[in-house]
Amino acid sequence: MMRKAMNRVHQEPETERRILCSAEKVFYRQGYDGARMQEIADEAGINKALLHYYFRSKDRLFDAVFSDAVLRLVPPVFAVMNSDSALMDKVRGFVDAYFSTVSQNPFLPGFVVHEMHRNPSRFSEIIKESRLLMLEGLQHQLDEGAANGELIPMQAEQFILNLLSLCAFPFVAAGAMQSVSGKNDAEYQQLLEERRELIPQWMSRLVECGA
Amino acid sequence: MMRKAMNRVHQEPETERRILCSAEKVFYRQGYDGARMQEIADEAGINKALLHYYFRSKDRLFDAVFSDAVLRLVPPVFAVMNSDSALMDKVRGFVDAYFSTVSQNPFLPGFVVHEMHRNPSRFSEIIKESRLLMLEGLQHQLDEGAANGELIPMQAEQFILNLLSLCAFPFVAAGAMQSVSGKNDAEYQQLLEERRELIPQWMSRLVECGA
DNA sequence: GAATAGTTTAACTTTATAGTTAAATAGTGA
DNA sequence: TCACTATTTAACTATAAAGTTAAACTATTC
Repeated sequence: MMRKAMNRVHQEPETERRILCSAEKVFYRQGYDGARMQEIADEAGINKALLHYYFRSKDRLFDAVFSDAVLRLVPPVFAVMNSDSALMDKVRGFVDAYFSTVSQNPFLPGFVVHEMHRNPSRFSEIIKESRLLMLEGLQHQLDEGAANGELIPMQAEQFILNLLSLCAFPFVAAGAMQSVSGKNDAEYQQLLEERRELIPQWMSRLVECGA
Repeated sequence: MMRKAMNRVHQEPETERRILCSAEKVFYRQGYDGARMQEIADEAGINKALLHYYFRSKDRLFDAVFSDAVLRLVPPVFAVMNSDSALMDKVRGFVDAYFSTVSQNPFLPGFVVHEMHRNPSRFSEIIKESRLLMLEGLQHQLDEGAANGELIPMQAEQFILNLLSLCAFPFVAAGAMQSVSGKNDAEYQQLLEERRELIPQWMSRLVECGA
């Protein structure tokens, strides 16, 4: 019992964390199907036996990584969207939160998108409650703004879709987009960084009447 | 020699096309790593032996499917963008061309994005010439509009990135976005269809000063 | 009716990968 | 010192998938 508590033995105290980081790297880049347990072990500087000693199977290891990914991506974003800020403050908060997370983990959005495609049911439960709250609040703000003549009428779903598209797609499709834009890695990253400031401006032009 | 010419024998005259369609279905949904040759054979109603008789290996079959995918997606889009239309006519043309192709093949964008992520060099050659042409022309129109005071200043790369994001992301991330939006398949498709009209309006709000 | 291209069948080889096992080693705390 | 946990090693099994092969069958064409 008590597989591994604070009384740590031998060297390598946080091997589990090392494994998770390595698994993350490999799964993020190659996806579940493309990832190899051996590669994860190599990346962590350990052997397969120890990998299975900590995580019984590829599936369990993947689940751990995927949950981490979703929890890293979703809550900060929902926290902002479910706050009672003004619409454009929410947008700025969202973009900031999103870029802070994703700039550190540029493959995270593509990973989540691809794995959700393989198994769409994956995180619907995780976000079910937050979702309704967010959409209702958002729709209310949009309707109110439209009634005032300050905003053009828009469905909350389309608003969110636009915001997420502008933020996430350039990361998700970085491979393809670098080809299209003809930029090298550094130049493309620069392009992305500029969007952190630009997207909020664009979103306000999208919906505000007098902007 | 002359592996298979117009003098066709037996039934099944366009078996090769049937195989390509089946391979497309499977590769689009599951990606290279997730696809199984047996599944492709089953989908085509044939056996593995015949699959290898037509396409020597999984790689060759995949290459055929990927090339088809890129050629289906890219040229109509570049044709519009390289025309000498006004900026907003280009946008409308692009969105029309894109949605016409992609509504028939909703998994196409995700497939291309994911496979470009695995091997980014893949189609850079295919589009190299068209790309420069497109970006130059676009930047010229944007600069001209900005000089007139009709448009806000914007880099052509950001403009393209925005247009592609708004068009492609809702398809690429359909699995995740249905969770976020809480829509079922039909409702989500409806949401997508509405964007065909909305995106050109949004793009003009994005860049036009008096809009 | 013989030659040929397309197709099937089913068994086969090869390879890659997940996962297992057992034995040895080494530090830790009781 | 003993029991315990973490770790390594290396060989192992099991399985799934890619790819091969040979033999037979089937229309079609010449």
